[in-house]
Amino acid sequence: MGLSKTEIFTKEQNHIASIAKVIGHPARVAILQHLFKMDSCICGDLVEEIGLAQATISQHLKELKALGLVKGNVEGQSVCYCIEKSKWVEIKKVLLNFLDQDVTDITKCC
Amino acid sequence: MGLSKTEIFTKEQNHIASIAKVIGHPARVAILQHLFKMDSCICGDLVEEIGLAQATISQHLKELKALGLVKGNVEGQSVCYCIEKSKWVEIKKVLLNFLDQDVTDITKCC
DNA sequence: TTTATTCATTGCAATATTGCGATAAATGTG
DNA sequence: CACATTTATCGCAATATTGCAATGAATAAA
Repeated sequence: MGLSKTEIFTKEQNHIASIAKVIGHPARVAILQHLFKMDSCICGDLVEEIGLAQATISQHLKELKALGLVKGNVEGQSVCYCIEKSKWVEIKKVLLNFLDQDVTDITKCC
Repeated sequence: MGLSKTEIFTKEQNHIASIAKVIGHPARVAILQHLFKMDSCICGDLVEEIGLAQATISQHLKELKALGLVKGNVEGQSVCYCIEKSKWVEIKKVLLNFLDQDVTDITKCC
């Protein structure tokens, strides 16, 4: 149906998935990498750097902002974006916790 | 257009995104968690455990297999699935490397 | 005030994803 | 062999995502 049945999963499963989903697009990965590299930058820089239309970059920034990962401050006629560090630490913790699972008893594996 | 312009991104960016995308669905998170918990299990268990139709679970397993994260061995009339440990370590490394970025100069942030 | 610049939003088209019923394929059982 | 069980695949419908041109809103500059 194209509709995730979020209600049948745990809050944790949905949380992990929603974080991964946002990172699951190369444009958003590129935006995050650029913001880290620059420590901060304006939207126009991202449009030039990444090579997608301004409307498209704005859309991706909106999703990053929705997750709280990125914040934007109006600076004159441009907008300065940067990583919301506390949120980054938080989502890092969630993903690390998920990734740190281990196959304990390999003999039971086929 | 609904089509990711993968060609304008680096191989690394596409790689990170493709991994995150697969994890970006609660059903696949649930499948991975269950496989870790059980060390191995058969598909029928997953259908019962997760509560989606068999065809749907099979579809999600296919994506996990496409990434190489999960392998399945035929065992009689059922199939035994488990985590491909080496691949898990590999994707963990890729994601950790991405997640370990840090905002260095917070004063430049707005 | 008029004009230019920058970013957000809207509306659209194209494609992708999710989910499932039906069915096929493979194996085990009687 | 016929039949049951288990999983994969196909085909479909519904929804989501991606991308962009056009337009709007806000500010700066002339």
